[in-house]
Amino acid sequence: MNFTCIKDLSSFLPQQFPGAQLPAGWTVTGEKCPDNMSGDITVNCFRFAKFFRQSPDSLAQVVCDFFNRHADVEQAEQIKAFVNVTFRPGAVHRDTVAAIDSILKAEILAADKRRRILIEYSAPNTNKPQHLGHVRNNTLGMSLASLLQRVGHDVIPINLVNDRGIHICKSMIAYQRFGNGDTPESTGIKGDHLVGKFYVRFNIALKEQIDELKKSRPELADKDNEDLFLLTEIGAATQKMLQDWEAGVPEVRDLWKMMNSWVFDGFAKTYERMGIKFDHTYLESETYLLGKDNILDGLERGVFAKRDDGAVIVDLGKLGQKVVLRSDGTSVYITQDIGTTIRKYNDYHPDMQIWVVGDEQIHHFKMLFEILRKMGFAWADNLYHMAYGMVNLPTGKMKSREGTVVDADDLFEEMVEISRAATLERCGEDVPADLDERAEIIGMGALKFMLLKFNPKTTMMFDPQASVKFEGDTGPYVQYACARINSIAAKAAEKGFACDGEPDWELLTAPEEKALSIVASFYPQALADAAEKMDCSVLVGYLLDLAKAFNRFYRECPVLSAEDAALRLARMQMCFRIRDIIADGLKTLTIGVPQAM
RNA sequence: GCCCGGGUAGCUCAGUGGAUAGAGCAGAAGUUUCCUAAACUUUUGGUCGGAGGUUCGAUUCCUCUCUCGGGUACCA
Repeated sequence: MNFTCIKDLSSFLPQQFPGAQLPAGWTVTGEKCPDNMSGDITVNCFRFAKFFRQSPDSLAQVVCDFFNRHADVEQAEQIKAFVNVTFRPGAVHRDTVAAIDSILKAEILAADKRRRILIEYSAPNTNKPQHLGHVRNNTLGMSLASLLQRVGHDVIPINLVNDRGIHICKSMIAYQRFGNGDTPESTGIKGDHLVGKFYVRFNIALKEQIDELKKSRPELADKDNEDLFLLTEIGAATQKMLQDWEAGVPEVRDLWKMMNSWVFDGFAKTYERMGIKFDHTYLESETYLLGKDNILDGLERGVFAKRDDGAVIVDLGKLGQKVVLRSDGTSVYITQDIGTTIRKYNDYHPDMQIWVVGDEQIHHFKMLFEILRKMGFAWADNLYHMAYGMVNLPTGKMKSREGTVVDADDLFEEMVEISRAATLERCGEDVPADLDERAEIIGMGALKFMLLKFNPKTTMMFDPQASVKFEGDTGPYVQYACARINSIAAKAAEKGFACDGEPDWELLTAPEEKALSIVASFYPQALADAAEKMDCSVLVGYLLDLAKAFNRFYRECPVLSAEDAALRLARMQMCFRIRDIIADGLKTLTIGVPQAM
């Protein structure tokens, strides 16, 4: 928001009330005027009346009088503590679309607010392909990284792949027994999906053995299946394989390398399709031993204590007591998290570390951060868990074992296929040469947009039926605004209309034109709010508002058939600048814009 | 049990100590000889889970309560 008269008000008020106690850097902020009120923006005097030791209503009177004397203001109206301001259209355009750099190139964060931020997201396991839950994580992670970068931070996105452990051995055991030497090449199945098939196969075999076990030993009938894992032949074999892996037995390591390479090839395709690039990928097989030394060091320094049974523990007060090293001296999960966090700090020296991880691990991260604080790391105060909610289906939760997960690659394909069909339906005989590319941008954009529309922390419902409709509050709705503008530009070129040059903005007097510029003025604020809250849904909501304002403008204000050349040029320039904002916003969300739709 | 989140229109979700609580979808009625109808316009629909309290003012803050999720491992 860069309105001259708001700036003027911000300097006028302190002069008017010299005793004011203002927060550092204070300025008046105009708010969106409610639809049921007449006005372009609203100044809410409740927000700052106390700084000037005035009653909200009487301050509003002063503000209203100020506006009514200002050359940019057509009319200002006071209602209780609110002042609704109606601008002269020319003044609105002058301070917004005419000064587009002040919107697009605005310095969102002052230099001293910029940080070096390490952000870890995705963190998949290599025993199965990624599903919708991972897609939400990936989308939130890449978009947050992009948003933080956009507002001025130095962002380093990294991945940490869970490439070892008992779950990987499950797929490996099943492959040994049921694999028939299949490979991605021999079967034509994407590597991560092939390995995932054996993970499923393992669980079937395990279930069979547990059922037999319970039949032959009735005293075990009441036990949880998970407690019987090591009593089964296949479970014991899996455990043995994990030990062999740790001991470096060549055959096990070779099988592990081969199957993991299949999975990595598969993940690479999934990431490529989403447009994900990491600065670095940590592998758990290379970091899982980290942390032990740090714990032993902490034990010597008295940060941790040894319990009677030999386990190393830490008392975290309200968070409870936490074992950080088992009584047999081996690591628990948090041990390697401690080690890895220290490693990441030493590798990058970030001002802040962010983890994009589901909200079921909130407690885990609270403990991790508290332990690192207790260990004396000054940077431990700058660790942030971006916890997001689970994705549910209309039929309930997604469960790998029950086969109710929505597969990531299938979902991509479905979204893109629908986009392709819809595009073909619209283009008639004239099939575009870039059909595939368009379908990809629209389909993937629709998916990402839908996932980003929700506040990250909300447990969201994914409705497959609704997700394949591209009407209303969707990514394609926003992309469509750009496509319409592209179309106008193309037609203008065909007709030989001049598109360049600074127009006379005073000509844009329609309410829809002014409303569009007003919405445009809020873009820097939307970016700042989204980054501050680490919530891309703020930006999504803003882009929907902007696209909506554009569509109203489009309906009421013809560009190519405007009354005269001067008005046509002004409207054309208006379109281009709005397109620049939308494209910048979508790009910040890692969503592309198709040339046409 | 204890700890954290949710409960807002038929559905999915925004929202905020302040003006008559919003959007999309779904339902109803319209708009295309006119730059793409993936659009636009109008309209139906709400005791903001319930009860108290603080306040000039509470859906928003506090307490209690009902209800749904998640967590509470020498699992990851």
